[in-house]
Parts: sequence; C-alpha cells; structure tokens
Amino acid sequence: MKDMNAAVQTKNWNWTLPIQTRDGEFLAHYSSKGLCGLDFPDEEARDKVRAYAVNIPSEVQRWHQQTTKALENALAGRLVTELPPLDLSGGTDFQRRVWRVLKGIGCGRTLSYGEVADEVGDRKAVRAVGRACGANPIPVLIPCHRVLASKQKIGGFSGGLDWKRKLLAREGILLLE
DNA sequence: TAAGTGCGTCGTT
DNA sequence: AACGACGCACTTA
Repeated sequence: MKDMNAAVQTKNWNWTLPIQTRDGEFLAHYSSKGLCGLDFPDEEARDKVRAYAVNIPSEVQRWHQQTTKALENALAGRLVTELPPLDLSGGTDFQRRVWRVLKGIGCGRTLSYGEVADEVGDRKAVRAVGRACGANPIPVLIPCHRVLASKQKIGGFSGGLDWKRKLLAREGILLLE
C-alpha cells in the first residue's frame, strides 16, 4: 500500500488502466491533466492494475477510449488520428522540446538523432537527444521508435530493441544493418 | 570496405 | 564528475 502511494506521488499517476492488444497488455497512466505514461506489456506490473483501477472519472474514461483506439492504430502501423490530452509536466524543458519534435514525425517516416537535435535547435546536442528519447513516458504514441542513428542504423530503445524493430517493420520502415 | 578507437558536446543525475 | 538510445574523423586489416 505504502509503495503504491509513493509511486503515485512521485510519478504523478492518479489512475492506471490496462489496454489489451494483440501484443499483450499495456498500462496507461493518467493524471488529472491527461495521459502521462504508457508501459509496454509486463507480467510483473499486471497485479497492480486492479488496485489502481477504481473510481475512474468519466473524463478519464473518455481519454482512455482515445488512448486505446490510438494504440490499436499505432500497433497496426496505421496513422494515429486522435490522442487524448498529454500531461508531459514530468519532463524538463529540453525533453518536452524533443518530444514535440517526435510527435511531428509521421507514420512511416524517420529522423536521425542528429536531425532531431537540429530541430531542437542545437546540432551538437545529439547525445542529449538520445537521453531525452529514452525518457519518453509515452512510447509508441510519442513515436520515439522513429528516431534512428545515422545511416539508418537501429540505435537504441529503452523498451527493448525487439519492440523498436517490430514497430518500425509494421510501418514499412527499412533498417540498414 | 568493414570494423574498431577516440573524442567532442550537451542535458541529466 | 560521470554517463549516455550519437556522430564524425581516423585508424587498421
């Protein structure tokens, strides 16, 4: 109990709801401002859901519908049309600027870490961009998997490279390696 | 040409 | 003060 409350406070999660997909059960986290986190399927985390998923405001339920739909589309490699409001207040200024760029990368398109750094305004901040990508709290919907290393190399992925490869493949993106 | 090494540079811890 | 989801120049074989 105490552990859960601590997690809620530090992470600013008010509600956590599951999303069943063909790839497993994702967990979506919401604050009063919107979607603030999305976790890849993880057996260990499943048990906690039941404890969180009580007294869900109708607004959050509506957001969750949108998240669910968006995730279905994203996992199918289709264009994501509508997203719920995102609460990215947990990020730093720099991270939010990076995440904004990521949201602008269309389905089936990619940018390199260097190109993202360009967009953010400092060509030399390449490694910092990599770190910011890794800190993305809403993977898949904020498509950090569309950021590759130079020369179409895979680069890294905090959720595991298998996920990155899978997501890219479904959008028809070719990797070099 | 492919694979490996070194180092600059920036935000975060 | 140290560490990356990088990138580039520069070795080697």
